[in-house]
Amino acid sequence: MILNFSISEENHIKAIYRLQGTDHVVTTNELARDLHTRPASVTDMMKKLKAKKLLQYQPYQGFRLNAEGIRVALGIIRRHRLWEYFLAEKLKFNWEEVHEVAEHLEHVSNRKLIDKLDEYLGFPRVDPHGDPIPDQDGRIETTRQVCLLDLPVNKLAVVAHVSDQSNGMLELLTHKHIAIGTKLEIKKRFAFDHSMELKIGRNSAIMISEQLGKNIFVKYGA
Amino acid sequence: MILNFSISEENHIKAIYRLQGTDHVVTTNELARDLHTRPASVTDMMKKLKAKKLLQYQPYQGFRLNAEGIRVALGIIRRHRLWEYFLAEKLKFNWEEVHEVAEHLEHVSNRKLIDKLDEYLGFPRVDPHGDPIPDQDGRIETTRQVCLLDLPVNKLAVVAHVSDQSNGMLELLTHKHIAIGTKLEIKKRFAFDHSMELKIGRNSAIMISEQLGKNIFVKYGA
DNA sequence: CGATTTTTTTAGATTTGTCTAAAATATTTT
DNA sequence: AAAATATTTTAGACAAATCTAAAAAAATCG
Repeated sequence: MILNFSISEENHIKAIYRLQGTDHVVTTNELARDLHTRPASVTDMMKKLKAKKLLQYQPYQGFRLNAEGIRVALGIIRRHRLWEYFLAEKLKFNWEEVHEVAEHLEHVSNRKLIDKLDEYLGFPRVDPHGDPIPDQDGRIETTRQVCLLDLPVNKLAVVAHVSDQSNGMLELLTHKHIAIGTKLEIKKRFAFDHSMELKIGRNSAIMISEQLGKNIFVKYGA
Repeated sequence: MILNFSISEENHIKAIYRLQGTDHVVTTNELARDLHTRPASVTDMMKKLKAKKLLQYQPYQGFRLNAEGIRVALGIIRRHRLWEYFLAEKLKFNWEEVHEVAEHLEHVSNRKLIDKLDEYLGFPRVDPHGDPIPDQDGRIETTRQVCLLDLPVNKLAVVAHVSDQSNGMLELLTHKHIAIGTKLEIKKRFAFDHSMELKIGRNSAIMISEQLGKNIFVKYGA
């Protein structure tokens, strides 16, 4: 059975999913802080979501989504990330702008729309932030975030974080066309100086030093 | 100044725009029927929209959008029709399915999103139903609906209605790849039997008889 | 024209989602 | 373990958007 949830309910479900991770029990204050709302409002919503059988919740004991709640959360995340991909890839939004717009588009929950969008985009596996996109059945790849130095060869990954934000670093990254969201693959490692040859996007092969690689963190499917 | 309106407010504004046309004063019952709501609810909303200076309204006297209300309405219609175009053209939705999905997408009112979508789609002038799409500044072409026999030569038009729904007619239309939403242009008229040569979409030239043309109605920019 | 019917508005209730303030419970500290 | 502190829940209020039922106004009809 397919139920519809309000925008507010969906935002709560999504936030709990993110906060609970694999084993964390989410608390009222945590969720209130995350959603810029008040603890009393969270309690109200938790009662409602419990009544809708989406989560486990006993007063004062925190809460976790159950299997059904997770299924719903993955549906929302699927919509969000597909729209992010669309905005970045097709409409040429910047990486930093897509999230906010997708926050609104994700609540249009028409199954056929999303499946056709997925097909149109070529069934992308990750969004522009490098986070995996759940498939039609809610299956999602687990991703790992690692230092570029630890990325296996020939594994497609997405730049997710840069630890050194100095001018020199940014200049080098710009020159090499590496930014947050850039897709890359290590083609070869050289033992002598630990430098690496990368393939960036669909195009060029470039070399980067151990020093640079040390400061780049990427996400990839596990 | 750019204000945001609730989904319900937007639906009311859009419906009034459609119902008022060029000179009609919209009544409470009319709007209630159109929106599947109750007259009392309409009265409440009209008070609110009047307070927001979007329409003229005196109790018992009906209402019409003022210039600002029309501006807002055209913004909503722009979003709606661009999404319809996207759904039909890019996601390959059927002509009849796009309206319902666009009803939801139209309420995501991010200016940059809509302008970039417009650009991505190539600044289409009409939606899949043949209705004109307002531009960034709210300018909208007036469209005329005429019998195909009365369409000027070399004027791009969209099939909007077919008066004869018999099997024979539909078979012929299918064979000639003409359906609601098909874009066409008359390239040549033959005085002898009043038959016409059409260009369909980007492709082929086809011939149609006076008898067939008589039953096809199209929309085009005036 | 006055009575009847229709339309519109008002009054008051309901639901959803939020809030503040106070009470209840849990946790931490001494 | 008792006191102090922090967290969470309850109680009650409020705004938005809707509804029903009744009152008010306008339109129609005999």
